[in-house]
Amino acid sequence: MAISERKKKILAAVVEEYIRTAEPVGSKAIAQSAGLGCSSATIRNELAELVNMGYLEQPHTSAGRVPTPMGYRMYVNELMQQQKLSLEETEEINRRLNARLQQLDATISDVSRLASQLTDYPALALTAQSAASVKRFDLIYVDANTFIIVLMLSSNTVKSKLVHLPISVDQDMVRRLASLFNAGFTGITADQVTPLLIHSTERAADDTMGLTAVIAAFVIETLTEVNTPTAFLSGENRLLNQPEFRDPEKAHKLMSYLSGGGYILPPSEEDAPAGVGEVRVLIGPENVAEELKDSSVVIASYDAGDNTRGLIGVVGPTRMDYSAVAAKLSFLAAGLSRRLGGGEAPPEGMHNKLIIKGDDPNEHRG
Amino acid sequence: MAISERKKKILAAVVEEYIRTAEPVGSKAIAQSAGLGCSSATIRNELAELVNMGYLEQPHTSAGRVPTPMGYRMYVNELMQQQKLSLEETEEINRRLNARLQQLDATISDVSRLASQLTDYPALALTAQSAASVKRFDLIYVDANTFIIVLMLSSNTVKSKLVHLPISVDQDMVRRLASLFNAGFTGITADQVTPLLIHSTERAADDTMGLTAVIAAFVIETLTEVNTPTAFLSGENRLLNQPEFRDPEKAHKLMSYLSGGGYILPPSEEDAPAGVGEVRVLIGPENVAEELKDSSVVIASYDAGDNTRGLIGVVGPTRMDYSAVAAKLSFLAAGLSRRLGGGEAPPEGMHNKLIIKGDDPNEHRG
DNA sequence: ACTAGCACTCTTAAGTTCCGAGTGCTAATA
DNA sequence: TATTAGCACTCGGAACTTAAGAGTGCTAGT
Repeated sequence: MAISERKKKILAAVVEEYIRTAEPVGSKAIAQSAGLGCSSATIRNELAELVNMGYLEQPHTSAGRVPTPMGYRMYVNELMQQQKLSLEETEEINRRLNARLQQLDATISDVSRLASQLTDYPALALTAQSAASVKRFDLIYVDANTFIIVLMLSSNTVKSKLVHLPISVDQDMVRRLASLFNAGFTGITADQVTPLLIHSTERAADDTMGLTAVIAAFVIETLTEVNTPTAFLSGENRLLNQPEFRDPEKAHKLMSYLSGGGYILPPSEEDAPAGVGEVRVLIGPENVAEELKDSSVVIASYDAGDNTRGLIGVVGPTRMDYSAVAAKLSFLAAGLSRRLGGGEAPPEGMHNKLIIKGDDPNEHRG
Repeated sequence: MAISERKKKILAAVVEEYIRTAEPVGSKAIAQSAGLGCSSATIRNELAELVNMGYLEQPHTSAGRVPTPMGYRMYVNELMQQQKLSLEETEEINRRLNARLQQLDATISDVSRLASQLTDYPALALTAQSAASVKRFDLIYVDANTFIIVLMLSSNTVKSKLVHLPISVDQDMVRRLASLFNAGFTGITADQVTPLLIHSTERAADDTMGLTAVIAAFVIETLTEVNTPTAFLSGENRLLNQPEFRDPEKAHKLMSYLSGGGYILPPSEEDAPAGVGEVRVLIGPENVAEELKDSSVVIASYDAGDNTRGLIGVVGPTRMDYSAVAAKLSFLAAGLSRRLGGGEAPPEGMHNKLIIKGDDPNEHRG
């Protein structure tokens, strides 16, 4: 059965009212709120049909209606008003994003905090899975027992480490090692740093003190760390604001899932939002993780430069303010991309068209 | 009135039983558990007196007894058994501490995670307030538009940054700037980097492109960041394991206090534990922050090198397993000190004497 | 000084009653 | 034919009642 215009309006009203109050919505309330001039009895008939069609359900026989995941999906895909941020909000976001950008990690953890504050839900920020390699080596001789390793990576970041040794090194050895590493260790991945490579470098440098091993270890460590995606979680406690997490058991389960590396946000790799500013919504059972089956997740992706994408996600009850959250995440992701990425993102302050991808509501039919 | 030996035993039994069960403790339970050969009636008399003395209280007339803050204080100061960690526990801690130590921040956030996991309470780790300065400057020329700033700090860490410019710099200028910065910018604090100093350096280097300003900005930023104490919070959700936080309101209040920078752990500056391995316990109302008035806090300090001290703290209900938490934090702080600090800490695996400082229990008399 | 016994208290769990929001249906209306 | 008014009915939750049991304080006996 096709869904009539009026049914759509009613469905939207139910979803929005339920999002606002967290209480089942009755026919009377809708008759008053939504500006369609008909009485509660008419609404009742329509509601009954919406229940039949699977968009709504009743907690018990004589209660109001509550949206099903399919109802939310319909709302998100077709009914939802695209929300614009206020000037204050956009300014706040830009200000916070500008604050510090020198280390990627600190920025990303700030972004998750920001996302959580903006939406009042717990938020997760993931760094991109990348394949950076070392672009350039430098060793700085400090004194007989000390030198500094400086790695410039292909992602255009720098990592450095101070090495303190119980033995003496001479300046010449340090210089020799630097050029050997520049020759042999640039442009390769962590697992290409084989014992064989280390050994041959060691011999070439005439290094009997194990310096080569120390440096190589740092290379492996750095590359591994930089290329491993990391998740930052913020505002888990905000979950407790939501009446659906009144039960400490439930709250605790979700919270510990999230903080225990529950960075399982991307549902299936290909499903993640592709373009910058694109937002993806996963409603209740659409999530793969068991722990998220009755929560919803909104994800935006950002351009982290170097052709890699990171993710920002927000977790909340299925009764989530999808419209507001989607708008905020999209804006945030765009702003972040502009600062980190290649600059193909739309200009500052601009509202890019919000693309929301989702499943076909009918697939929930069963 | 002096407290008799038997009363002490009974008090200890009440506290321990209450810590275990979170239920008011009855006379019968004590008669059985504690190995003192007397009947429940006798215990009842003793309990009544302990209530009079202020060590215990009854939630209502016909319920068991619960320790007051003063009771806990007495327990912590005099009654508590010093707990030793198992071999597995010490090994686990050492293993985790060894895992990565290259960046201080990552370590400290790991430590807070570790502390939380070990104790099953939320944990907070604070970096030390320090006064590090730049010890040595290096500028690495990469190409005409790019160079790397490398700062070696007095705290024996290295910070680096890649600078990309729209204009060309020549290798000679970079070399000149490096030596000028080494001469003028080492050993000073962030606020000694005055516009005057920058300006004179700029002229001396014959720098018309603003490179000096860029480098100076990085110096200020780095020094400020390194010297500002930061707090890392982990495991807030573990609060929900505790029956006293069954009420979401209460849990939420404390959690948002903690995550909102509630790094107000050190009660009054001088009160913080002084020596490494020393542990301080703050029970309920002994805390200054309103939000902590009915929670307890255990704090240990670690030696962060360079004559500075950081803190590790754990927050939980007043019914906290003080003995276990104190032992774990003390060990953790010692291990961390050994790795970061000057090495005056006791050797690996050793249980250093656990010094627990606290208020005089009598001051709660009122 | 300690203990056994007992009446008493008070909380919590379980059962009961009651109210009202919201429904579905039917009959009347435009 | 679509809408509306009216009405009996359902069912969950709040308020109240009751019953059980844990733990006490006190008294009298060892």
